[in-house]
Amino acid sequence: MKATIKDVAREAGVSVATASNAMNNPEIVKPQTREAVLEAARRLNYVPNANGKRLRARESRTIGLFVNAMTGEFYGALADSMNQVCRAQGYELDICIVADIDSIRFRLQDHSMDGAVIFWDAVNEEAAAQMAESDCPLVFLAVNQQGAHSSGILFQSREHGRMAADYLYGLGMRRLMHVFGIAGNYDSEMRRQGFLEGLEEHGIPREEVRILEGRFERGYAYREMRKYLQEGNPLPDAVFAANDLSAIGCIAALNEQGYRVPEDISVMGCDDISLSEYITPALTTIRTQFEQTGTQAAQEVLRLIRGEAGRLMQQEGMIVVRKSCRIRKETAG
Amino acid sequence: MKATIKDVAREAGVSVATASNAMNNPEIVKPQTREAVLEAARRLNYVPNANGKRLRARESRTIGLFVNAMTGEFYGALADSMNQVCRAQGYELDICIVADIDSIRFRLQDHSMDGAVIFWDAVNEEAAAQMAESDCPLVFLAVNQQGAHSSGILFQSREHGRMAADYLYGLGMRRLMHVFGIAGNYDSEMRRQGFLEGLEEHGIPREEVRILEGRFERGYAYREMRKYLQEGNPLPDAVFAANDLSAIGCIAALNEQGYRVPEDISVMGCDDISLSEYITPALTTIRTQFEQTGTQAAQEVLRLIRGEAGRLMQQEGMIVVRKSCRIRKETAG
DNA sequence: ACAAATCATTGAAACGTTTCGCAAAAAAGG
DNA sequence: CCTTTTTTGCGAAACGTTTCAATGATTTGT
Repeated sequence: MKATIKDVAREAGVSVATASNAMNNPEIVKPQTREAVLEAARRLNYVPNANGKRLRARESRTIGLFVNAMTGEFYGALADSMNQVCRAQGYELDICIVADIDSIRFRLQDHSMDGAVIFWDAVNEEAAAQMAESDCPLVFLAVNQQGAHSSGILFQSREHGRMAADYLYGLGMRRLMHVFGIAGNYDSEMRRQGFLEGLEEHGIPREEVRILEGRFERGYAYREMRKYLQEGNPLPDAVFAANDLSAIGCIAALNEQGYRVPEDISVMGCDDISLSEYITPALTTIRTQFEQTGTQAAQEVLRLIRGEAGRLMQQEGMIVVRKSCRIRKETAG
Repeated sequence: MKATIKDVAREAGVSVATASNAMNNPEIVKPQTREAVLEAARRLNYVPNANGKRLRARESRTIGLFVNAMTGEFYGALADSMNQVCRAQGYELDICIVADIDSIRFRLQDHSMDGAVIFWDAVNEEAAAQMAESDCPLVFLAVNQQGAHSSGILFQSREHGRMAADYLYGLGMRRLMHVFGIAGNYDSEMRRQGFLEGLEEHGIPREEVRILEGRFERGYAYREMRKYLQEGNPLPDAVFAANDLSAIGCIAALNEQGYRVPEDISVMGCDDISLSEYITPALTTIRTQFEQTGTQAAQEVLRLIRGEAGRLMQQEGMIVVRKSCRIRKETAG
């Protein structure tokens, strides 16, 4: 039915070995025969069987990306940017949406990929270290891991928290609130910690910073903020939310209770999802540069495949100033 | 280094054939020996080589998804929902972001997938028909194609346009505007056509419907609408935009020129991206039900793999009523 | 013109599986 | 206790490649 390399060889009147060489090691076969082989392949519509090829060659020229899901802006950007790098280097990108950690372990060992990038919620330092023992080159996103064949790329979440603290303090904010993400989540914890540390350096003790739960969700943050306001608690000068979605939830609650952003209170997010640009007021936030992360991760895994040693890397962020934060005259220096 | 089935067989004191059977055809091997094999496999951390397996078994239990890119809400939802169905049926989902149509053709023939869903801009009916000649089961999204091993799933874009026309007419709108998408794009053309047809059935001739270019982009629609208003053209009763993004652009331009939505003018979108719920006013739009499409597509490709015949399917839409359209008293029946 | 060196091609083995047909062993029937 | 049937396990072939070592053909050097 479907043409194999044998058929091509027969059609071109050469041995299988020569046919293979004509296609994969063009330089060692006489131009004339090579052309004959290629022509035969074309005529027969030959497409090499990927499984035979990978089995024998002991490499798949595929790199994997393991994620929990693809819904959400980050994932698409990550995948697209990784794909671009991989393609340019002659690799396929194989995106695996995976529900349990064991299937990651399994797939890493079944020889279907030469290396992988792992961005998976429940992969912590311990799990990562264990996975890294396989000889498959691995890049972990948001995990502190570094080994012979494994690298980690950390989002500077603590640093992001600090940036927010500095920025808001610089605008004259003194009574701060933080909308927390998810307990145990690395980025969550780091953002909070960095924010509190940054404020402490400006002389604001962490006990004075009000913490609300947000769970990274718009709705949850909205409800928590509404409850907070309805209970008659004091309005802070500014809010730093653990992500844009919860910042947007806060703004909705604030507006609903008659407060204006940024006139009465400033709100700052984190992530810079595309939505943030379009809401009113446009959200001031910290951009985590998704595409750049993908590019970096792909390049890193290719580097590991080349045999270079693993390392720990950082992914920088930057403040994107829009309309949701405004200087506070009374206190600003 | 890495354990193969031979090692497992030796460790368990059985032949390779038995080892294989113990794992894949448990019923034909004595419980006692089966347990021994499984135990040996566990001890050696055995993971079957996917390439050997697929080569011999002549199936990969993998289904492919070919797309132009993963950025954009639709793709994530599509991938996640497909993944869920595939997983439940014991298949892997292999997402391929692909830059040229020939690599689709290639991948379809290299035996790395048992079937595929194709949602790729430049795959038109002609290209689809050609691809369908391969014996790989194929489901095309937004392409009119049906064959022995191939199905098409059409978005009811014309129907969506009609729904918008009916809805807006029912609210009392008589002077309508349509913000067009991209010329040549199937959904674009169909939405416009359906919208105009629908209005005609209500006695509004298509010449009276003002058409603006929107290119599916927020910024482009914004500029076109601004220009339109600044030139002193009459304000329509309602706008139906080809997608939510351009609807949002229109609203921004309208607000900027001092018009209120929906008090002065109604605006309706199409797609129901998540953003639409959060802007003010929350956008009335037509939901195209991304997840459902993915589920349907995955089920269909599995159906084709089972050997059933291809067919043509429709993907329904529904109006999501929010705040951006309001009844118009003067004319409403 | 002959040996040496280079070039082009090839047969066969190997990659890790599954599966077919057969043999051995066990169970059942008389 | 012998035959028949059923159960269990095995050897070997096959899937489609790549690649190694070897062979034969051609060119080079003297």
